[in-house]
Amino acid sequence: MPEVPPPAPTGDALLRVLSALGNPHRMRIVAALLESRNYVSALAREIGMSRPLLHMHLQRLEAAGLVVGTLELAEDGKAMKYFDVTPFFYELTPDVVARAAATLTDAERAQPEKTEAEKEEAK
Amino acid sequence: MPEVPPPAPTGDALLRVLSALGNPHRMRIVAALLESRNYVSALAREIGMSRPLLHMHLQRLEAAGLVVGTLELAEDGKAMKYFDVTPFFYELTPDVVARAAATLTDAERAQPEKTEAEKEEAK
DNA sequence: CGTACCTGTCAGAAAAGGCTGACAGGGCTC
DNA sequence: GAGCCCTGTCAGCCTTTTCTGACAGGTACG
Repeated sequence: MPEVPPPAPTGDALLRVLSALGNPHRMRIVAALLESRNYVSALAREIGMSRPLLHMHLQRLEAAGLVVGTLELAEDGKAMKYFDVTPFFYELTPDVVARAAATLTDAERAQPEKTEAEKEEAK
Repeated sequence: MPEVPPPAPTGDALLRVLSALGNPHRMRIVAALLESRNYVSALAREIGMSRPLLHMHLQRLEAAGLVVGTLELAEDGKAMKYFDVTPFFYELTPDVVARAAATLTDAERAQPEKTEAEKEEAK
């Protein structure tokens, strides 16, 4: 069997990824999380961003499947949400874009496509 | 010598590419142009979009270096701007994103970085 | 000269994204 | 209980992006 079948993301999925990554703050967040996983409050302090704002950005990244957050209990009982970068891989070429564009849901809102997180949860 | 050295786009360049492609209309425009090069007015009719709007989207795509427009004179003397998709190729992985994030210009506007088109023009 | 097609640009409306401050809940330690 | 740290959410503001309608210029044809 082939090791790596050519990835062909759906239009909506690719759109989520590109618009999520097409933002300087979110690029930096991915960079910071790649260096070391972290929880929301600490990360907010590290990169000098308000916590609600960071929360929003993380939501967007998670909806695109680029990071995953897991709620972990520390020894002292505090509930902390740690985020990790997923080992994502997308090839960006005219062909991939065209292929994806062909499968674009007309209006994102028309078919509230499940996010990666929701797909997991539904198992 | 290696055939393909690992591409490492600057933060600003990658940001332009991702935010340009992170839009359903622009994905469709790339798809349409890949199938057949076209000029602005005809393309606008083809994909059912107002001409000024399409003009704006094409500008964004060209600034990201994903398409190129060339002004060509038809036999009847009409000046028509034909657009072609460039054979772009970007790998999207956590590492590439992190590498790019490290070279992000703090504020895009602070250093009015030259667009791909302007670099060409400056030769 | 009027019409038809091409190009570009501009002001202003509409929609989407980004951002803040405040609130609410939880568990721990002193 | 008060204080501290963690989590999340909300209304509202501000900025950016998206989009329209109207205007400008150009060449060619009848």
